[in-house]
Amino acid sequence: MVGKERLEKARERVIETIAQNIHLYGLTPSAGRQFGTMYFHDEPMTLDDMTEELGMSKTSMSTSVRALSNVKLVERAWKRGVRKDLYQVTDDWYQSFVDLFSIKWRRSVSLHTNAVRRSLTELEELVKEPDISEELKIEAKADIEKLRYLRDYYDWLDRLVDAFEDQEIFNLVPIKNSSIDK
Amino acid sequence: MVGKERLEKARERVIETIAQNIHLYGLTPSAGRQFGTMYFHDEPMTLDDMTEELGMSKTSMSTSVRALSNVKLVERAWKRGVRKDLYQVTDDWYQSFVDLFSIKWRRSVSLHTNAVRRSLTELEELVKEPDISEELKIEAKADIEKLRYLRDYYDWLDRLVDAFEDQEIFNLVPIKNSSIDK
DNA sequence: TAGTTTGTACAGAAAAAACTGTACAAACAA
DNA sequence: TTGTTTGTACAGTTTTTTCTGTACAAACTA
Repeated sequence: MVGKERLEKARERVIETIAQNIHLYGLTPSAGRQFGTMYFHDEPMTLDDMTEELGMSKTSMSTSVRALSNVKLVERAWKRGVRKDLYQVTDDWYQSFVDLFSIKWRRSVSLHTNAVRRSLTELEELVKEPDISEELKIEAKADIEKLRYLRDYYDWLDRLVDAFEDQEIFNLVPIKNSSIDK
Repeated sequence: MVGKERLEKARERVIETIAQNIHLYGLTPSAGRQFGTMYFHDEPMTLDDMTEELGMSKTSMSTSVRALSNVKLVERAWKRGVRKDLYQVTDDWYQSFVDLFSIKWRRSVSLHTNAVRRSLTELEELVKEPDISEELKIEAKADIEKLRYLRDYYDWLDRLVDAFEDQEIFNLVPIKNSSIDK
């Protein structure tokens, strides 16, 4: 096998692994392949570059590059004299992980917290009323307990996201750089 | 609105929010609804209970309860005299989060690490060979740099999963219990 | 033993998601 | 101004996923 092919194969293996795992980021394998391709491409790429490289429609490239941008895996680049939009992979993967974590979970926490708060208020009202059956009251109280547990849980999750965003997580789990040894 | 309905509505709101967010766990909204329903159901449920409660086929209940078990959101229960399989929601949501995190990311890290290691070895072989073009050598060296970066990154991710599994994350972000105050 | 009950494999139907080609607006060039 | 180029909205097609009903094996009952 010639050298160029071996290089290509080494790249493809990693790109395909990214494609098969990017569902953890809520993205499709196609978007993952696009991301992987961009990672090994030294220069920022245009939508047309991607169309050519991946053999897919420009429309697809446009939509998935936006999906990648939304989770901050890809960013706009600029190069003088180039009129087309340019995109490149965000260079700090640790930060990308934190951003992803934050984007995904913060939203979820917010939605849950709202729902739980509203339901909790309603049930706390309910049990106060004098003319409800004893049976219902017991059930409502059990639910209130559960909702308080959820409230605490989502509060924890929120603080967890804080810890990621504030870079505190890197104190607990430091980044090591293996190339320092060389 | 009568009391029972108000209770029901308060539950439904939370269940639906869970359903809409459970994609973060790689599960479908249906599975999320099932999970939510089980959470507010005080007794462990059988597949037939779920079929009735959710108005879906027993086959669906069977497959999604397995999906929920796989990520440890649901576990088998036992009650004397009941022949049907019983399931209930795992009661420690913090642990569930940790388990999910671990299951999902550990697998991803392992796959990536393997791919990166193999490709790295191949490229390190490649650049050693004397009869390859200078151009190719430069490209391969650039890729090697990138792969080393990935190796470090996945090593960090692996240690991050360790920190979750070893409960160290709870030192950084402690669980608070709001009901203690009352 | 034979007769139920229970859970799931499997094939097909229904629903959802991904992808493409066309069309067009916005930005730029001349 | 008119003529290009570029990115994306949108409708329709293809592919994938989810859901259902049937069939059947394993476990239990009598």
